[in-house]
Amino acid sequence: MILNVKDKKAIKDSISKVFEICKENNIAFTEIRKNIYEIIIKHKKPIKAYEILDQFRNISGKTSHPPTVYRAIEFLIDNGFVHKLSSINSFVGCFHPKIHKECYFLICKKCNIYQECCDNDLAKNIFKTAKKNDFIVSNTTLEIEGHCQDCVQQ
Amino acid sequence: MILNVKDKKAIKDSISKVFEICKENNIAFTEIRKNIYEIIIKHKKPIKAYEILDQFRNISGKTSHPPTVYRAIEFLIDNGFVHKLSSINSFVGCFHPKIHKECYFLICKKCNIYQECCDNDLAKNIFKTAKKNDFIVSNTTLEIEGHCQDCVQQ
DNA sequence: TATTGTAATGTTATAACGTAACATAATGTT
DNA sequence: AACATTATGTTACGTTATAACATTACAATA
Repeated sequence: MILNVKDKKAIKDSISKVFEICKENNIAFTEIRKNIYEIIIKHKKPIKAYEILDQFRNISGKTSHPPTVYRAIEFLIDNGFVHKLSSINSFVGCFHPKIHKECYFLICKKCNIYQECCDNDLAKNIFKTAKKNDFIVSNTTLEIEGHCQDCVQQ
Repeated sequence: MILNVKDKKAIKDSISKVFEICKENNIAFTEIRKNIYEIIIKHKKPIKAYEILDQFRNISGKTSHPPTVYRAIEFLIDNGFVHKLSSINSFVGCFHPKIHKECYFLICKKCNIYQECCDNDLAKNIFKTAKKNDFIVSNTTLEIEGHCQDCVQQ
């Protein structure tokens, strides 16, 4: 199992990794995309599209509009650099871009901090069941909400 | 593993089961809630809130508003009669109300038909990993998008 | 049976999330 | 240079969901 907490090193590593991947594969990692990727990956918590927009406006000094952000997000998700957490309409940076697709998330309802996990058994399990139903998987959403270590409540 | 196809019998059984549960537990299964539950459970595919609203207006003859639908949905989800599929902003009836909480969904991107599955191994796996991270699970979202048997594409 | 508390519903308005469609600019290719 | 392609700007609107407050229904009990 791979599990990641969002420390400075992990963030720096993710950013370098993404640069590298884009260079190697001739992927256009434009200023906008780079800015938006960094906003997402540096945020300790899942971030919402309109929060990204606010931050991006501050950084760029421009009066940008929602499509700018949603386009960048689409690009980042398609390339495996960012994930969407559908259950909370938010976005998170990926800690191991291009390594895998099936990961899942522990999301704390109180402090909103999340963890990204990969578990081969779980992935296998999902594919096994899909196969049993003659179902071809294109993408999975696995989000676990609850309370983290620091926020456990009665 | 439990897997359900949405045939008439399964639908009828779910409705009776819900009636029974509400009676036994003194849960107020009002006209509105009953109507909205039936709209959801009878629909072959995941249904959206505003589609429910349209159908409800037709049935009731009233000019109802979104909160009516969202309140009923909230009630139905809280009681385990309905699930939300966050990845597609839609709702589905539960085929085994009160039996479990952890189920997952295979959703066909082409025909939109879905299957609700329960898998103990998978549930265990999820809880195991959560525990490993000192995480207390309150609810899980597991949605698998792809193509069903009848819609497999190149 | 009046009163009072609670749960459910009605209603208005708006917040939050996301995209279609078309114009313009930047970049790469021949 | 001419052209195609990709990326971005801009306007407008579609979709999803909720806050806030008013009203009604109903059950409990004085």
